[in-house]
Amino acid sequence: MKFDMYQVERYCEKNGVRLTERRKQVLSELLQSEKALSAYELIDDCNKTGEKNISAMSIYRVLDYLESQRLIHKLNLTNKYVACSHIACEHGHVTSQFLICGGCSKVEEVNVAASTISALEASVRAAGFSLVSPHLEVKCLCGPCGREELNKESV
Amino acid sequence: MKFDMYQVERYCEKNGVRLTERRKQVLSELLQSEKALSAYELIDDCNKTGEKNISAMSIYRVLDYLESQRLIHKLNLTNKYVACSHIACEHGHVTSQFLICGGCSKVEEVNVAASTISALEASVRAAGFSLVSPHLEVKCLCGPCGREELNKESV
DNA sequence: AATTAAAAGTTATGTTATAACATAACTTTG
DNA sequence: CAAAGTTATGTTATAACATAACTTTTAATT
Repeated sequence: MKFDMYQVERYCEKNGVRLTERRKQVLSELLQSEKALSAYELIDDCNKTGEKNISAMSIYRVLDYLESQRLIHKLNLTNKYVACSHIACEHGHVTSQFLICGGCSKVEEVNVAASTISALEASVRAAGFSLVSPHLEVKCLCGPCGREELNKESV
Repeated sequence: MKFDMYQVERYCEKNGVRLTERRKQVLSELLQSEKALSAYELIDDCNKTGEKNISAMSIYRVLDYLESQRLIHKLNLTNKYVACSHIACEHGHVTSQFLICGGCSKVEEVNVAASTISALEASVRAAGFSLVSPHLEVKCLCGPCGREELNKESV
């Protein structure tokens, strides 16, 4: 787990993020998960641990809010959600590259070198576009899943 | 339009790509479109121009095939599809960066500098992952939509 | 013409996401 | 504290995106 809820709650207090019960519940599930979770996986998880069931609508609202506060990221490659790995870091949020394992959904969030970002930005400007939200996702295989793939092929 | 169907058909003949009527129909719609199209937009377009209606299932099958032959790309940011802008180019396919306008869905496909790609690859390896399919998508605003946005804010 | 494999048709269903409206809970202010 | 305002949540319905499973058609090969 990247951070525990205690750290996160302190961070939210300081930064005026209103963490209600529902929001805490969803964020906590994401923080505990090694892999990215879909909205409906989150529903199931919340309904297992919580007392009162949560609806799809509520999940999506909570996810929207958490994303607007930059506490989580939506991965468009897989339509899944992960807790930001930099919650409660002093430095601000930077452009991240998400390595998404196609096998097991494990996600690694790595920072991208400033020079790489500026190269990408330059190509955006050169095309007459302006950047809205820079975050990169690439489809990968993690170590274990990569080795499994090799075994399959060699059979 | 990037290429016309004549060029594409010659390319497919040479490369053993089986372009059936349905596949031609869908690819042709994508080639004619300035913007990315969703599967269901493609259904509507095909049903307007063609004689016989096409089902969602067929569209997805055709999209899968065209993607496997690297003739089109799926944009995960928006769940839409675009014709590859390099069909029929001599050089092989390279890593592309897709600039996706959040306003009007216009898409620009630009090549990424080799140095940028290797920087991104390096971070993948450093994390113990292996790359599966490198293609980058960034959410942008095109010129016109960007200016519109400015106007809104200044009101 | 018979065989067969690939493609397309068809129907049903699964998955992801949002709209629209009602209610609850908390906050301000008179 | 009551009334009004605001934010969050509950509830129901439906839109949008995608695939499974099975059947029929097409086209290529014997």
